[in-house]
Amino acid sequence: MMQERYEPERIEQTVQEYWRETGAARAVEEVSGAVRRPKYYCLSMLPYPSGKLHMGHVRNYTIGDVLSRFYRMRGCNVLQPMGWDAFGMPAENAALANNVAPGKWTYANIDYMRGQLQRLGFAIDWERELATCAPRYYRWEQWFFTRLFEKGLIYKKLGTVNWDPVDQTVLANEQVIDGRGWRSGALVEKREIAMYYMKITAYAEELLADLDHLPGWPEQVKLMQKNWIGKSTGVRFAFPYASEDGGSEEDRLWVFTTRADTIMGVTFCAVAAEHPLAAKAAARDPKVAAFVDECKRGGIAEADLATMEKKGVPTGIFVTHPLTGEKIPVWVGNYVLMGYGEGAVMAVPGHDERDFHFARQYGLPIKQVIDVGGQPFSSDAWQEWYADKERGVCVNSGKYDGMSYPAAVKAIAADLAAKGLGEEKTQFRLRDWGISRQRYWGCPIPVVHCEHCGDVPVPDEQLPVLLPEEVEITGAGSPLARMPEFYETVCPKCGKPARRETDTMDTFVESSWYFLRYCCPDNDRAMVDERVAYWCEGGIDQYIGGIEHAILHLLYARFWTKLMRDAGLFGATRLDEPFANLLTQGMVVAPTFYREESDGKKRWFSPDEVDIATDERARPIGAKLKEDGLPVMIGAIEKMAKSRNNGVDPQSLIDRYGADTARLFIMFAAPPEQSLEWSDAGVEGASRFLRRLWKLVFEHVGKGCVAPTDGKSPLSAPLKDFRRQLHQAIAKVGDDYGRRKQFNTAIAAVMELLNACARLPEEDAMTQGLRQEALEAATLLLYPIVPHICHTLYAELRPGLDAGQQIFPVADAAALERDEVELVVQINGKLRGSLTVPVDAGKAEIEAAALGCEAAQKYLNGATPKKIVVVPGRLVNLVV
RNA sequence: GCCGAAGUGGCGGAAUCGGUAGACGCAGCGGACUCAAAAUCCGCCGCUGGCAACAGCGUGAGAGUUCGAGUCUCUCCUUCGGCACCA
Repeated sequence: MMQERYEPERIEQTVQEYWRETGAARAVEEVSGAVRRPKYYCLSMLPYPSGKLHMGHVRNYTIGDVLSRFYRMRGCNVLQPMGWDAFGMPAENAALANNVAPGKWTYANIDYMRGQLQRLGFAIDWERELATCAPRYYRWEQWFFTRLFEKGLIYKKLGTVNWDPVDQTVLANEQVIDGRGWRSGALVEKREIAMYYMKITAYAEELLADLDHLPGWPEQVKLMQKNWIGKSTGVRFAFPYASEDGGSEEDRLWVFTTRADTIMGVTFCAVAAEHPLAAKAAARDPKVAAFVDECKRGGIAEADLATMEKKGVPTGIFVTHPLTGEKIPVWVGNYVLMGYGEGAVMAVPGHDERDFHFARQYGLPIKQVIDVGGQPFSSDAWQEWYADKERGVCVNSGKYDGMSYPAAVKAIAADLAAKGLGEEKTQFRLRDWGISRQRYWGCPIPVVHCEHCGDVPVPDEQLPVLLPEEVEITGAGSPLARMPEFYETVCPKCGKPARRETDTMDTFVESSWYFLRYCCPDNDRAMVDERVAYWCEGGIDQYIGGIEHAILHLLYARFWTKLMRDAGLFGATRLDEPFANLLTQGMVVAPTFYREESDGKKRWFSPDEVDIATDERARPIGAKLKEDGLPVMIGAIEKMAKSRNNGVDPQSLIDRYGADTARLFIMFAAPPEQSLEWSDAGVEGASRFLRRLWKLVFEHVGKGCVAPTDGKSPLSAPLKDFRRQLHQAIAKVGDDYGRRKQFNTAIAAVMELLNACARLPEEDAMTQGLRQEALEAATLLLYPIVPHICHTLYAELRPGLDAGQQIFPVADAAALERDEVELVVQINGKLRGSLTVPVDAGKAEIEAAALGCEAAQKYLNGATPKKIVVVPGRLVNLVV
């Protein structure tokens, strides 16, 4: 006997137990046998175990679960794994704040969050779970590091970091607030230290080219990656200058430019503060030294550097223009980046906006060498056309006068090459990936520094280099560097005492290959095995994660996959790209509320501490704090974050309404790529819909068992209409899940269907059968989104059957057929009426019907239309 | 600053290939049921004018292409994401 009330807690527990007992989510490779289903590897970005799930996680993993369950019903062998991106800074921060070991804190968070994921009913194969902080995982990362190190794909060089002079520690960009260390408040400085780099630039060309082979990726993401890699062709050339000791012109200042056609307009050069020429000038000019010092102040974040006021000082050094022989002054500029190109640039104030403003600020000459149609050039104000390389033609450029951009670049590059002072070159914006971190809670870099043998990679048999889990975190410097028991070792080569590397790896390294390890998490003899070939053949079928990862994580993961391919780790399988299809989900946002405190700081209130007042039409007009009844300011709608106190804990939602309501709300509120605004009322609506669905099935089942309609017996006109609507919904939902990945419209289609189902007038046997067909279909259509309730309801409709084992409904083509169609009638593009014509009516027939219809009579006043536009199945437009 | 998106009723959103703007849901209003409330059910619900029939306007702003533009093109505004040590 079916329960009348929908009790989510009870049924969700029962259904989850059933799934556990039957191993419903286990994924097993189907390598042999007569029936081999297509595999479907559905991957969600693994969470950082920060404490508890947030709404963004719930959204991410619900999307993954919907697709997993849908493709399962479409006959696929589905793998949906889960793991933990367990290394990272927050664990060290928690250690500082609460005096708990980062490892202990992390494992406790994992246990809690795993329980939350299970409560949400995700069909995850937990036997494949992995945590990146486990030696079983990171040993293979260390192993691969040593291989890349030996190949020269990992190398050591100086890199710039944020340095907190008080805490004597390196800071992440996030820990630098308004140029000061977050804990000490000290002004942050740049500091150069030795770091390990991965040669991602060696793969720049392939990373760029392969974007064209990713049709399943959003164009937007591919474009961002393309721009990030930033391939440009230009000319690398040198300005010769007299070396300190001789006076013979043997030293050269190398620069790169994409605008070699403007080379005759160079009036100065600028070098980065870290450039050797700057150091040379600083040694003898205190003004330059002071400026170089000033450039050291502040952090390394590019956004800050790019918005900084452009400043510079002359070095007193002059170089020689390679073509004109003119003396060109060299400046130090705070806007020149040492890490990009040559760390030096030629400056053409006449035709580069940044150089223009710099030249005006410091009274440097501005020279016109490009002309567009004889427009007046003035050094007083910048105009867009000065930098126009499409229409620009060389002037005041001697032999290059009259040449267009490509011709001038070719000619100038040839002249420079003839003098041995330059050549055409492809340049990438992409820089090599610095992976050293001066932090404790990360994967140790497997290198030993020996006085005699240099940097020696740790041999295989000594791996993993275990990260000690009992440490003291002080917030100053790296804990490992204070632990002799960790760093004191012997050289693997010569056996003499040596020092172990105490830096750990960037956590992006762990997340660059975890998706391959899910295929074989239990293999302790190899990084990956042949099971990767099974699950990753043709790429991972679907990857789902936040849009904020569109560049870095996805680029690193693509790079790492290519590295593993080139190391021969995939055997005969060719895996060039890890992710065949990518879905980038939007963020979960909520309104913010605050008050300005007396010290000018904002105090943020959580949405549930606030009452919102509305006018008579429900428009919000103000907000008051519940506690004191006094007004609070309504802030922007922002990403849920602790700093804004606007987060809504998914756990309270699950506790109150159950997993299905949480899943339904989050999938219904917005399409996956868009940001999703939190709404308590929307949750209430989702819950109401599930109660309605339950009631509909309860009332239907209560009338006794019936067989569903077969589509063969004739139906009355209204029933035929309803059956058409049913099969239209079936077609739409399948298309929405599979092709469009628009779950909100799929849900809306089922809602419409159930509204119509509840309104079916008659209660005869024919209606009963049709309702049986509709309810069976509806529960299967909704099963991927709200599996617990649909599992339960389907078992009532078809006793003994498991909804999750059913084939996803397929629309009956015969039910979709119709014999009449309604067309819209427009006069001059304005909607004026409608008419009904046979579905197979020809153009002439439609035109005649349109001219004769009521709307035409009324608006044409007997006039003859100039033109009639007929769009079959849509509309007729009469133009007068 | 650079790169990438987004902007549609009171709100979340729909309109899939240039063809009926506002599906579906929320909120609101009116009614039924109830001693009452909750829940549930029925109806209304873009803006302006009008008793109404109806008319005009309407997809961030401005221009353009088209028989026809939320959708395409250009310019601008606002908001959001990323910027290499947050993950």
